[in-house]
Amino acid sequence: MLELNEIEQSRKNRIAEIRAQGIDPFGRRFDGALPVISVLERWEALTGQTVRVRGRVMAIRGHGKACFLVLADMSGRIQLYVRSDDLQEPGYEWFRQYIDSGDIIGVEGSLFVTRTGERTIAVSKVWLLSKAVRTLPEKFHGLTDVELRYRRRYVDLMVNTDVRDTFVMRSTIVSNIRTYLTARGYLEVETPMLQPIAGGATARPFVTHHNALDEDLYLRIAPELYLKRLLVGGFERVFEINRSFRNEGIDTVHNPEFTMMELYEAYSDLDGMISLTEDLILKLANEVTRSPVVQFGDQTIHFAGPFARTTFDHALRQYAGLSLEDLRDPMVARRAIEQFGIHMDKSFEYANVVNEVFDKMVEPNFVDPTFVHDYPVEISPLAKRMPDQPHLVQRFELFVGGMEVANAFTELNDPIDQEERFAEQAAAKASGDDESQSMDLDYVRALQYGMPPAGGLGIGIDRLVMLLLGQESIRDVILFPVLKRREQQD
RNA sequence: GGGCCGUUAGCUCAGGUGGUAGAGCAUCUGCCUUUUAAGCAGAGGGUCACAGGUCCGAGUCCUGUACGGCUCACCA
Repeated sequence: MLELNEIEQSRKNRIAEIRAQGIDPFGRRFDGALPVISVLERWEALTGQTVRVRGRVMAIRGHGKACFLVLADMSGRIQLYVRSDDLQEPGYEWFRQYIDSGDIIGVEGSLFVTRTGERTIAVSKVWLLSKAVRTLPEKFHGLTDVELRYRRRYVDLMVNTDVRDTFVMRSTIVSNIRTYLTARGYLEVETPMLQPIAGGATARPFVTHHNALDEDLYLRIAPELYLKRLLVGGFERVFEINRSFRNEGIDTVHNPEFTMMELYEAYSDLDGMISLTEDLILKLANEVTRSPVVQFGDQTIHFAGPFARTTFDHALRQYAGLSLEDLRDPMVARRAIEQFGIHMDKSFEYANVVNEVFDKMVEPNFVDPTFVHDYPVEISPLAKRMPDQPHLVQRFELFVGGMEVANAFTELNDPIDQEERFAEQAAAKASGDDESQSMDLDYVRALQYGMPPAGGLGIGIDRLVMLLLGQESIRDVILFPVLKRREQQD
């Protein structure tokens, strides 16, 4: 049972009074209302007519036998003027007695402009649509406590319009990505979230148990291997925008569940993925958010084409002073790890060393969008080798604001090579590297049936939204970020 | 997991060196029929995150715990 304070208890009592009068304090449907924004936009045309709006009472300013309210709906806010002379139903006394800020009401009235020039609805009828027991946060400072904002996002959204704008914009971005891909012939599909083998990425999965099957299942860490099975099946362009789950740390760029867009295009390759990625992101920055220059903390990001390009080896030489070849020497590798202050608790495998050095020394340098391509095969078990340099693969990652936001490759469609790569991963896993990928024999079997040459791309939607909107924490672009449960649920 | 910081009324915040809790908004009462962070007068509202400890006395000092933020580590 939630505890109520004095104010909340008295409101609860008034709800009982309202009910005793035969009025439902939690209302019913309300028809004929216009969104606030369209009342404001069609002001001249609507002046002289009776209009209806509905929404939440955000403020009441009493003025003797009249009062001003601020009414908010999803589209905006408008001022209401309730005058005892003009209010037909209910009576003004009832209205003042039983309507509080925070309540959801419907009103009918006519438009006028106050002396101070504010467009206002003079209200003649009011319907109580839902009574609030709890009070709104302070009207000036709003809700600023970060923990409360995340735990009670519904309150955050009510009072912090910039927060709401962020999530509206996120929705717009996602919907534009969907439209963009659909228009280009990509089929949106849904693949398993519950997987017997969590593949397609290197990460620790969440484990769950299916009772009827009496089998453990994993929440997916990536949809990749299933989407590529669809290429085998004959779907030539597919994409999925959905959640993946990784059982790892939480910080400003990691939430345990996050949204990925992955797409696969048969008969394309890495170059196709580069132009697609660049075109898509530039369109979003220029046409959707309309902010190609974004302030991201103390970094200024310029979304302008063409994005910078460099190779993995070149970037490594530039920022770490070492080449991929240099790091093959265990002595050099150890010295580098020490010199760069990298804490290795994984094995000194080449793949791990390369990853660590790149993450620590190279990645943070890429503020403006930068494609890094030509990755070492050891850290890319699902990408196709470069024909002339078999120790490298046709893969890029896109870095923006020091974060990885996209990862793409020419897909490995050679089942023999794929099986060997899985075997190497499985060996690393057996020797203690619990983040290596698992052998997925059915995926190998799928490749044995023949998968067309293809390009594949994954974009971290949360991070992309962060960058496009200048939000520094992933929690500020996820409506309900994962938080630790509190003992008392208030 | 480590370090630093935070947690006081529904919300936003004050509370030097320890002396028993304050403001604004919100709420309630009265006044006020074009205000807008409306205004004026008054009132109520607190397990100072939780548990120990030191002390005659703890919101304040100490220890631990919980939750959160930043950061490092882990990790894409």
